[in-house]
This record gives sequence, C-alpha cells and structure tokens, in this order.
Amino acid sequence: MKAKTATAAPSKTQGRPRSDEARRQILEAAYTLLKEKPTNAITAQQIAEEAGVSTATLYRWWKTKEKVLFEACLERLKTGPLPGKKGSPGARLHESACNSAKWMRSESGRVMARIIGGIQGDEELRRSYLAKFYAPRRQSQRRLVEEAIAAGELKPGTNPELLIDALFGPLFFRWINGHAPVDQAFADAVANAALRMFAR
Amino acid sequence: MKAKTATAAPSKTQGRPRSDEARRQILEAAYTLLKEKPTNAITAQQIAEEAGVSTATLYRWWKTKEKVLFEACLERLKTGPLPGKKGSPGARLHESACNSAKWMRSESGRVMARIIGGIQGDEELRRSYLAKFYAPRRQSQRRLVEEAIAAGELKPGTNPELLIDALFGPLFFRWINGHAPVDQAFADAVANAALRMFAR
Amino acid sequence: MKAKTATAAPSKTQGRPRSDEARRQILEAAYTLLKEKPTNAITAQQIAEEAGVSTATLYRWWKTKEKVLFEACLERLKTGPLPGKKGSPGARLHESACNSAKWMRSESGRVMARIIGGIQGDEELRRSYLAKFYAPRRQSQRRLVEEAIAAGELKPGTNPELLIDALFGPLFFRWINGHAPVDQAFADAVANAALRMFAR
Amino acid sequence: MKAKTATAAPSKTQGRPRSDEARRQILEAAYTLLKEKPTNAITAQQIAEEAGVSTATLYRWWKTKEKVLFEACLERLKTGPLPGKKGSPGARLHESACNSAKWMRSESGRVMARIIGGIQGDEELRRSYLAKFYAPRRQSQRRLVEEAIAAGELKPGTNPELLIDALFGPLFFRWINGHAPVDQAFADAVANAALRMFAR
DNA sequence: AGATAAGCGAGACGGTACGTCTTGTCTTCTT
DNA sequence: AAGAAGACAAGACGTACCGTCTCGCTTATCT
Repeated sequence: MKAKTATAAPSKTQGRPRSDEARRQILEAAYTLLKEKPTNAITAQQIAEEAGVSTATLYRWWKTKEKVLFEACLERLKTGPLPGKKGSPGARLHESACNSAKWMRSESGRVMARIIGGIQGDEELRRSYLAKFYAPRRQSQRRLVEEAIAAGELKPGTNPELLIDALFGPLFFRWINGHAPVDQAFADAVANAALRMFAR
Repeated sequence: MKAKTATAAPSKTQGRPRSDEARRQILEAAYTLLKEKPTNAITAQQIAEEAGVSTATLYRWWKTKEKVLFEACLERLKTGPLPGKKGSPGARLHESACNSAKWMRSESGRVMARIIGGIQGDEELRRSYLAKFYAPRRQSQRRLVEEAIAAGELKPGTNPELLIDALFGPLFFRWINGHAPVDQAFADAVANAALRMFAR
Repeated sequence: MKAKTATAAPSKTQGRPRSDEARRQILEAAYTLLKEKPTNAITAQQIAEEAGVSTATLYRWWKTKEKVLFEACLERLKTGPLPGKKGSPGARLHESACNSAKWMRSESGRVMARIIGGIQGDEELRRSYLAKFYAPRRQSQRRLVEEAIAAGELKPGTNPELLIDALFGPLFFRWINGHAPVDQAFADAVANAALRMFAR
Repeated sequence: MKAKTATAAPSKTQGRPRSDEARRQILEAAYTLLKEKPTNAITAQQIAEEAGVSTATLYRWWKTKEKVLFEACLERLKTGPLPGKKGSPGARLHESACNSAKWMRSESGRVMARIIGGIQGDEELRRSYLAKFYAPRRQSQRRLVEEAIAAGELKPGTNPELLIDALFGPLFFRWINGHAPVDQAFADAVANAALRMFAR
C-alpha cells in the first residue's frame, strides 16, 4: 500500500505525489456507503462518484472493491470497542466485555459485521482482518488476563485463550448469528460467568 | 409466483407440473459451487449451466441467486451438527458441543460459514436462516438443558439461553472469526468450563 | 405455413429470435452519428444510447464499432451514386460520372468519405468495402463500357479498366483529397475528356 | 507552437532550453508507429514511450495526437513523390506521374494513405494537409504544365487544373480506393492518355 | 380426442457494473 | 523554464452477469 519509502528511500518521490485527499475521500465514501448497504450492494463506481474521484484512481491503489471497503473500516474503526480502563485487571476485563457489546450494537459494529461476513471465503482478506484489526485487540486482552493472573484475581493455571474466547465468544455469537440481542444484561452475565469460572 | 395450493384450490394444477428433477439439479449444482467458492463469486448462470437448466427456470422458482444458495444449504445441511445421543443430558450437551466443533471443521461447516457471511446485511435472509436452520437446533439444545436441570445435573436457576451461548459461542467465535482452530481439545475445554459453571 | 419436414433439421430457431428492431435501430443510429462526426469521434455507447439498445446487444452482433458503422453505411447507401439511364451507352457513362459527382457532394457522399478514410490500414474492412460496396458499381460501369465498345462509340481496343479509372479517378481525387470542389462543370469536363480520348 | 529557436538566439532564455532532441524523438517514434498500424490504433502513450519522453512533453508541443502523427509525416515526407527531372516539360510531367505511382507503393505512400484517411471529417487537419503537403506539390505541377504549354507541347487553351487531376486522379483513386494496384504500367498508360488528350 | 395451461431449454434483450485503457492536464522534483 | 515521472478526472472500452422475455416444444389435466 504505502509507507514503502521507509528505510533507505530507494528512489525518493518522482512524479506527482499521490493525492492524500483522494485517498481520504475514497475511504470516507466507502465507509458512508457501508453504513447504508451490505458490501455486495456497493459498487466501485458508487464509491468513486461519492468520493469525487475516477474509478481509475480507486483501482490504482486497491486491487479490489472489497479491499477498499476493508481498509475504510480499519481506518474508521481505529477505536473499535474500547478496552476497560478502571479498576483491577479483572474489573477491566469485565468492562471490556460490556464495551464490546455496546460497540457491537453501534453503527460501527453493524458495519464491521458486514465486513466479517464478506471475509468468509476470502482467505487473504481474513488474514488482513486478523492481522490488522483483531490481533492487536486480542493481544491487549491477553495482557489484561495475564495481569489479572499476576494480581491473583484469576487462577494461576488459567488458559488466557480459553478465557478470552469464553468471554467474547458468546457476544460475538449473538452479534453475528443474530438469534438474540447483545444487550448489556447479557454482556454482564457472560462476563460474570466467565470470570467467576476462572476466579481463584 | 402463484396462488399455489392455498385457499380454495380452484383446481389442483393445470398444465405441466414442475420438474422436480430440475429443482434437485439446481440445488445440487448450487451446493457443489458453494464448496468451491464464496457466494459472491457464484453466478446464476454458473448454477444453471452446472445444473443443465435455463436461468429462466432458476428464476421461476427463486427470486434471487442468494435464496437458491441458501436453500441448497438447508437441503444438504438437514443433518447439520449432530446433537449428543449417549449418556446423561449433561453428557449429551457436552457431546453436542464436540459434534458442533467437528461439523464446523467439515466441508459443510465451511460452506455454512459462507452462508452466514452472506447473511450479514440482508435481514430477510437472516430471518430465514434463523427460522429454518438455527431455531430448530437451538430448540433441541434448550430441551437438553431443561432435561439436565430436571435431572439435577445443572443448577435449578440456570438460564438456558446463557448456558447455550456460553457453550456454543466460543466455538462459533473461532469458526467465523478464524483466529484459532475449532479443534476437539478446545471444544472439550469449553464444554467442561461451561457445564461446570452451571453445575449443581 | 412451414411444413419444415420435421426430419433431421435440429437447428431451426432455438431461443428468442434476434430483434430485427434492435438491429435496425443500431444501424440507423450509427448512420445518424456518421452524419455528424467522423468515425473516430463516435463511440459504441453513443450508438447504443441513440438506438435505445444496450452495448451488449451491439457487441453481440458486431465485433467492432467500425463494422457497425460500415454496415450502417452499406445499408443506407444501397443506392449510392446512380448509374446513367438515358441515351447511348456513352451518354450513360457521361451521366454516371455526373451523378457520381453529385452524390459525392451529398450528405451520403460525405459520410462515405469518412468510411473510406477509416478503411485505410484495416485490410479486412477494405476487402469488405471493395466486395460489398465498390465491386458491384464497378461491374456495372464495366458493362456500360463494353456496351459502348460494342455500339461503336468507343475504340475497339479500349481498356475498360483504364477508362473507368480515367473517368472516376479525378472525381474521387477531388472528393477525398479535397483540393477543389467536385462540381458539375468539373465532372462534365472530365467525362468529356475521358470519353473523347477513347472515342472512335 | 512557440517562438522556437528562431534564427540565432541561443542566448539568455532563462531555464532549461527546449530539447530539440525530444521533438525529434517524438516525431520519429510517431512515424515508426505509423508504419506499423493505422492512426486510430496508435496512442499518445505509445508515442511517448517509444520516444522516451513523457506525455506531458508531447502535449506541450502538440494539441492532439493526430497533429503529432501528421507532423511526423510531413517531416519525413519532405521528399514525397519526386517531380520529373529530365527532358521536356511534357516528359517531366509523365515522369512525375510514374514517380507518384512508385511512391504510393512505397512505405511512405502507405503511411500517407493512413494520414489522408484520418483527415476525412477533420477540416482543420485537412486544411493543414492541403496547405503544407499538397499545395506545394500541386504548385510545382502547375508550373510544369504551364511550361509545357509555353513550350508548345500542350494545347494553348489547356486547363492546368483539369490536366493535373486527369493525370494524378486515377493514381490516387487506385491508391486510396484499393481496387487495383498502382503499378508502373498503369501509371504509364494514364500519363500517356492524359497528355495525349491535351497535346497540341 | 382436443383444448388449455403451465413448465421447459435456448438464447436475445435492456441494464448495470466490471476493471482497464486512453486522453489531456496537473503537480512535484530534477536539470 | 523545460523535462521526466507519474497521479489525476473523465469517460470509452468490451465483457460479464442480472433478471426478464420470447420462442418453439413438451407434458400434464380438463373438457
């Protein structure tokens, strides 16, 4: 994508530089459309038009429409669900689950559900999603669990992976499967149950 | 569409009857294609050609390509993940989770993941999925939980919904999110944890 | 009635028959545009839109835009420059030259000049032009020359090819090269000169 | 265009001087491409790439691609068909016709046919063609005719325009229309006929 | 038996989107 | 100031797919 210069600058920047304005407009337009309709109902020309850009420019920087939509999400979802901030590590884990539930119910959450749907069957996109979106969040959750273990809130032998999946899996399940709402009461109950299970 | 049987049925069915052969071929072709590629890479003409049928016939019976693919799945996935069969209700719940994990790793599971992905952003399709595929399975799981409660294996106040989501949510999470494999050890651990949590 | 014999004849006309309406509209639209601008300023989509047809339909029947324009001309220029009708064979040749000049100055003539221009460098198109447009006219001119020889108006050893090129070449020259108008006085003078040259 | 170098003003001229190298390369590249394909198959980027030049440079000096191709021809065709050199004015006219035929069969002739084709429907280009390419040659032919009249080889009342068109028209006709080759025998026969017609 | 009615495969249709290509302009850095 | 590189908007290219339609045929039931 970009960056590339980095290191030793193999060949400065010949020619007209990429319009960052255009890039921003495209991602913004993509996100706007994602709020309205699912990925397969969005066309490259719609994005281009909405962004005031030619389709050629769009395709110069992204191989496929899907990658545009994906990057648009990443850009906007920099925040994503907020990790817990207050209290002990255990309380912060609990808060994280509640924040995740809240985020899933938000517009961003709805948009992200569409992206996750579109990822099924495209391994490259899935790898991107895991690496760029999910992995960092998972990592911070893992740290929190380890802190909680260190603080004596969780059993010493606790498997962090298992705990995290037990904590967020049920929320994800309702979010994507849609059989029931991801409300606060549910998030609270799930977090209580999961944390109690591994509590000292 | 037409009146079909419905109300007063003025007279069975005049004219040539629908070719069940065609219907079967279409669904089979759709499923075959689903095994190879994600829904958005499958075209109505591919299905029709593979089935040796005209697109007109396809569209006579299904409004959209997506509904064909969806129905093709339902047809084939009559089985889906098998519920537990042996032992106490609790053991059967545990077995159900393991069977689900096994099914998620199977070809059927991979196909279904694509369908669930395609469902995001199409509420009608999601309703169909929930009503025709998910609800019956959920219902049988709920019954199992109630039996377990009645048998004294689970706490009297156990919330069946919470337990089921705690039991299958983490599996679903790994299946769709893809951050880790849905292997047997994981299924076993999750089932143990969830059931222990609500055990008497 | 069709009779059709029923025997082998597997071909017949399967499927929806080609819309002759569409074909006509496309050729008409192409011709309309040719009156306004040169071939390289006409786009396939313009033709399609003007014809109220999709570009797919256009490309289904013609490989390239140029072939559409060419066929549109042939269709319309069924008439082309009229051969002489009255008087002796020699007088008819003279009249033919004058009619050609008149036609070259007409709208049809201007359109045809564009087609002939577009033919340079595309041997396939040139062959089509020669075979379908030019050859029949040349043939009738040749006949006329032979009649004139038989009638004793022209020298017995007259080379028909040479005479025809001498008669129409100068008109064609001014028409395509454009250094002077192809007016009636010029056509008359050329015809007089050419015919006198080979006169008995 | 621009002031260009003008006579002897290599002096000050702030900034980098125009690369005459670039101009030459562009025209050469354009001509090279013209030998291979018709004008409408040649793109501005092809010319630029072949010339090792940016398209911006190309467009700085020429308004359109067509003008580049046109000028490339003019540059190379400085020679064009050679006028007759030896003998009486009449003999030189005859030789001119034969030289024209020879040139039409040459590579230059084939390239020029494409340019003339491209000129149909673009009046500005046609004017350029007439003024810069055709007019000088026509003028020298006219002079030759007048000399022949003065020398008594042609009838006193001979219309030079008519004679020139009668002499070169048939060659042009075969060249552009393509119904027969512009061979030497034909050129010879046409020249004989035309000159005899107006001979004293 | 004949009429009526729906289903069928083939394939053309108008429409829309695709992703690429071309045109001529513009921007930045280099010479 | 000119040039090279190359990004840009605009829009045409020719193809693919969508969902509909027309056609000639087949297969049933109803009269």
